[in-house]
Amino acid sequence: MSDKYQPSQFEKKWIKKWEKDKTYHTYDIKGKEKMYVLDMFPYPSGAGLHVGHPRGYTATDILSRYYRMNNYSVLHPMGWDAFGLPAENAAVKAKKNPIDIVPLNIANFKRQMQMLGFSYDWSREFSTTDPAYYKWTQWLFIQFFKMGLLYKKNTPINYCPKCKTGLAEEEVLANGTHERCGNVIEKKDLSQWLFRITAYADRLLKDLDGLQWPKGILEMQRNWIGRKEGININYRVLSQDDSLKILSRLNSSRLARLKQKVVQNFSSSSYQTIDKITCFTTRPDTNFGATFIVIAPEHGFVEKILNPKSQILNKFEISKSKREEIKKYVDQAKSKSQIERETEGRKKTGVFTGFYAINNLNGRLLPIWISDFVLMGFGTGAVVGVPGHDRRDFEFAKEYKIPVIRVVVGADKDNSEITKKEQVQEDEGIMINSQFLDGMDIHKATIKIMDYLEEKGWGKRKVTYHLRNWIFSRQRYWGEPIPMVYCQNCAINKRNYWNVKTGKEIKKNIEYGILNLESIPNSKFQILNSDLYGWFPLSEDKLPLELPYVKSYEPGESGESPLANIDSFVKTTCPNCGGPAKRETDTMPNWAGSCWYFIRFAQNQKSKIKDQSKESTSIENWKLEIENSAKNWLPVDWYFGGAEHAVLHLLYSRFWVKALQDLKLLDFSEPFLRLRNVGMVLAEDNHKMSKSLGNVINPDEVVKEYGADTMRMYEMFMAPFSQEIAWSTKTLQGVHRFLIRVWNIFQEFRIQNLEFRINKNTEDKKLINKLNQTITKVSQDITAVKYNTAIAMMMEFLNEWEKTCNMKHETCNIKNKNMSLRGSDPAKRGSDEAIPLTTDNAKKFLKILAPFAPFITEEIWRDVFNEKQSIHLSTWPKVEEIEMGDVEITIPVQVNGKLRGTVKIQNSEFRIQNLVVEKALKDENITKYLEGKKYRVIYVSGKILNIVLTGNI
RNA sequence: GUCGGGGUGGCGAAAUGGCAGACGCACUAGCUUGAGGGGCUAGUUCUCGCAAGAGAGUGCAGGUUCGACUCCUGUCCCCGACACCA
Repeated sequence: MSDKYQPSQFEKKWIKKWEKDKTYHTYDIKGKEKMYVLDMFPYPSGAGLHVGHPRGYTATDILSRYYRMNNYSVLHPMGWDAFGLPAENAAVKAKKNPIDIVPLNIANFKRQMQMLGFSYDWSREFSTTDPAYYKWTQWLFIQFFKMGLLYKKNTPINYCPKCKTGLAEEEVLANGTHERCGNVIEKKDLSQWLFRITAYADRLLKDLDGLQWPKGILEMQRNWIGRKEGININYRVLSQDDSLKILSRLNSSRLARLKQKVVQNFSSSSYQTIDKITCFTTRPDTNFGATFIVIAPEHGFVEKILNPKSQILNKFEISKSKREEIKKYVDQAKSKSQIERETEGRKKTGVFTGFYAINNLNGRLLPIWISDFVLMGFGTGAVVGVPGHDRRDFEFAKEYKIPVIRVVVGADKDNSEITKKEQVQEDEGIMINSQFLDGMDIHKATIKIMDYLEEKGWGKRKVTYHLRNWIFSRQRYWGEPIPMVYCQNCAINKRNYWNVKTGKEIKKNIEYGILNLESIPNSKFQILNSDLYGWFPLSEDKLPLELPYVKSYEPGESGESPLANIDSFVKTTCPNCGGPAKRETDTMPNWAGSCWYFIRFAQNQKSKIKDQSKESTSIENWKLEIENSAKNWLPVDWYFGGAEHAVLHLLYSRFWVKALQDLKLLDFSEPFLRLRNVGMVLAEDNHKMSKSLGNVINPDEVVKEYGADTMRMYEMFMAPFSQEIAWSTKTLQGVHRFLIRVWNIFQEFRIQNLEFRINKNTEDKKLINKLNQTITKVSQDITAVKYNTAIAMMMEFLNEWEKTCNMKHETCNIKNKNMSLRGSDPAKRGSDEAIPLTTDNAKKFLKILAPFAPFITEEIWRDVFNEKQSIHLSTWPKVEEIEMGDVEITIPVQVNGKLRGTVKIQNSEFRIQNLVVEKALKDENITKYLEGKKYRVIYVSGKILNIVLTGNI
C-alpha cells in the first residue's frame, strides 16, 4: 500500500465490495426504530449528473449512514422519474424513441451515483417507466376514478404550442410561460381529465401545520391553496324603468348626493328585478361604501346582454351602438394574453353596460361595468366596487369618475374625502357612514354584516380558493396511458360507470367505503356528470395498459396525442356492453409517477414478489404489500430536494396520499414529515451552469482528480446546506488537503507497536476532551443538517491532533509527508510520547468521519486497522466521560462590558467567585480602569466576569 | 404590492444573550525543494502604533440588558416565490 493518499487506487474496490457484501441492504425492521431517508428521485437526462445532484444526495447519504451506525433500520432507496416532457423532448431532439434512450441514461446516472459512494439499496430501484410500476399507477388512477375524484371536461386550458400539450395551472409560470420550455402558453379548448384536488383544499391546508418543512415552502403551499373566507352577495339588476326612476330622484336631490346619502323608502319588493349578479367579497364590512359592480369579460351576464334574443332585453333596451361598444371591449379583453395584460401595466380599462343593480343595504344604484381586471377564475367573476377601501377599485373609479365613499377611519383618525390613491384605506379601522355598523371595528363589523346579509337572504358566507382542479391529460406519447375506454353506444344511452349496475363493481365500491362521498369535506362530486357518459375504466386484470413501441411519436398539431394515430391501440371493446369502443389516447403528466413512488419503494420487496411483472394489480395485492412491508416504513422521515417543487410534486403527492387514505389504501395522511431544500450549485463565475456558457463542472472529472470523498465533503462544506453557492475549486482543494492529512496521520498507526497503541497512559487529556466535543458536535450537526460546521469541527480536531503530535515528539512532524516517521529514528518513533491517541480513540474519529467520506475511512479501517467488517456497519462512538484532572481554564474579564483581560484558574476553583475576582484584580490591565471608581461585579460561573463601574469613590 | 429568506473580514462563512470572525480559501513573511508544484512555521477585521497597546467594528437609527451579530421598535438594501385573488 502506497504512502500517499490516492483515492483512485481503492475507491472502485470498495464500490464492488459493498455491492457484493450487500452492505447497504435494507433489512426487516425487527424491533429497531425505522428511518426512511429519501431524495427526490431525478429524471435521468442524457447529460448525466451535474454537481448540484450530489449535494442533496450526499446529505441524505450522511443521514442514512449516521442512522445505520446508530442502530436504526434505514430505508434509503433510489429510482428514476423517467416519464414526461423533459425525457421526451430530449428524445425527440436525438431522434430516438425514449423507450430506447432512457435505460442508457439510467445506467449512466447509476454509475455516477455508485462512483460517489451513495449507500442506496439498489435492490429497490425502479423507473416510473417500468410497466411493472406504472400498471400500479394506472390502477390507482382507476381507484381515484371510481371514487369520483376524476372527471372529464371540455374546457379551455393552458396549452403549450411548443410542447403541443395541455398543462396544469401549476406548470404555468407567473409570466404566462411553460415552466419547462419557456414558451408562451395559449388557451385551447380540449377535453381533459381533471382531478378534484379542490375537494381536498382544506385538508391540504390544515395538515401543513404538522409538518417540519421549511417555512417558505409551507407559505408557498398556503398561498397556492389560497383559502379566503368571505361572502357571496346577491345584487338585483333593475329594470330600465326603475333604474331611471331612482336616478332622477337622486339627481333631484343634490344634497343627498353630496352627503353620500341614498334614496329613501326603497324596499326589496318595490322594484322590478330582471336578473341577479353575485359578487364575492372578503370585506363585506365596507359594503355601505359600494358604488359600482364590475364583472369579468367572460361573465355570463355579458353573454345575456349581447344576445339580441335574450329575455333580459325585453325589460331593458340597449342600443345597437352600446352593444357594439361592449362587444368590442369584451373581444379585445379576451384576446389579450396574460403577458399583454401585464405589459400594459395596471391601467384600468372597462366599459359600462348601461345596467344598474341595487345595494339592498342602502338602496344605492350600482352601475354595472365590465373590466378585464376582474378574473372569471376567482370568486364569482364579479366584484362589488368599494373605491374608498380597495386600491384597484379606486383606480377604476377614478378612471370612470365613479363616486368614492369613505366608510372606515384608520388609526390616523383621518375622515376626509378620499381623492388620492394613497388615501385609500385598506387597513384596520372604525366604521362610519354605515348605519348600524358605525363605531365598530372592521372585524366586528364584518361578522355583524355577514350575519345580517344572511338573515335577510341577501348573501351567503362562502370560502373560495386559489387552487384549481388539476388537469391531468397530456397530449403526448411519453407517459402512462390513461386506462379508460370510451363507448359511444353507452354514451348515447347515458350509461356511465356508476349507473350501470353490474353488481360486482358496486360491491367493491361499498367495500372501499368510497361511495360515501359525504365523508370527504367540501366534496360536491358530480358523479353523474354528463361528460362521463360512456367512459369506463379498464378491468383491473387488463393492466398494465402498455405504451406501444412506435416509430413516430412526435406530438401532432391536432391536439391529440400520437397514440390516437395507432389503430391497434385505440380500438378496443367496451368493458360495459362489449361493443366496439375507443381507448383514451392522452397520457398522464410526469407528476403521476412521482405521486406515489415513495410508497412503492417501501413496498418493493423483490424477495417476496419474484417476478413483479406477474404481480396482478388488485386491492388484495396492494393491501398485502402495505401489510408486509410498506406500513412499517411509511411515511418518509426525511425528504430532500430542490425548492422548485413547492407547489407541484409536493402538493400533488400530498393530495394522492390523502385520497388513498380515504380509499383505506393507506393509513396516514402526510407523505413527508421532514423536508429540507438543497441550495443550487452555481458555476465558479456565479452564473448558472450551462453548456452554452461552458462553465459546467462534471462530477466524473472531479472524482477522477480528487476522489469521491473530496467531492462529497466539499459539497457539504461549501456553505450552509440550503443556500445557493458558487463552485470553488480552491475550497475543494482545501477539503482535499484535509483528507490527505487524515490519511497521513492514520498511517502512523500502521507502524506502531500494538502495545503502544493501547497504552492509555500516554494519551493527551486535552486532545481526548476535544475528541469528545467533536463527537458531540458532529452527532448534533448531522441531524440538524449542518454539515458545514460538522466538518469544520473535524478539521479543528485534526489540527489539534497534529499539533499535539508534533509537540510530543519533535521528529514526528506528521504534517510533512516528505518527512514521514519511516525516515526518522526508529528508536524514537516507537516511544510512548509519540502517541497522543490510542487506537480505540483514533477509530472513533474515523467513525464519525465515515458518513462523510466512506471510501477513505473504509480503506483505513480495513487496511491500517485490519478490521474484517465494514466501518459502515460499526457502531457510532459514544462520548465517554474522562477524568480531566485539575486543568487550568481561562475566564474572560470585562470592564463595563469591554474585554480587558483574562484570568486563568484551576478547574476545581472556578466556581468560587471571590477567587476569580481576586485574580482579576491582580491584572494591571484591568485595575487601571478601576482606579478611584466604585464598581460591582457580575460573575457568570465559568463563563465570564464583568466588572461594572458605578461611579467615583 | 404581499409572503418568505437574508445583510458579519479580501472571499465562502462561524457564533441564537457571555472573549465577534471558528473552519476553509486567498494573501504576507520565513523555512524546505534543482526548478515548478507541494509541504512546514508564523501572521492576517479595520484605523493609529516599531511595539506594548488604544480606538472603531456584525446594513442604518433607536431601545431593553451588567453584557446584544443574537431580543424589541423603526428604517434601508439584496435574493426568492406569488401577484389586478375582490
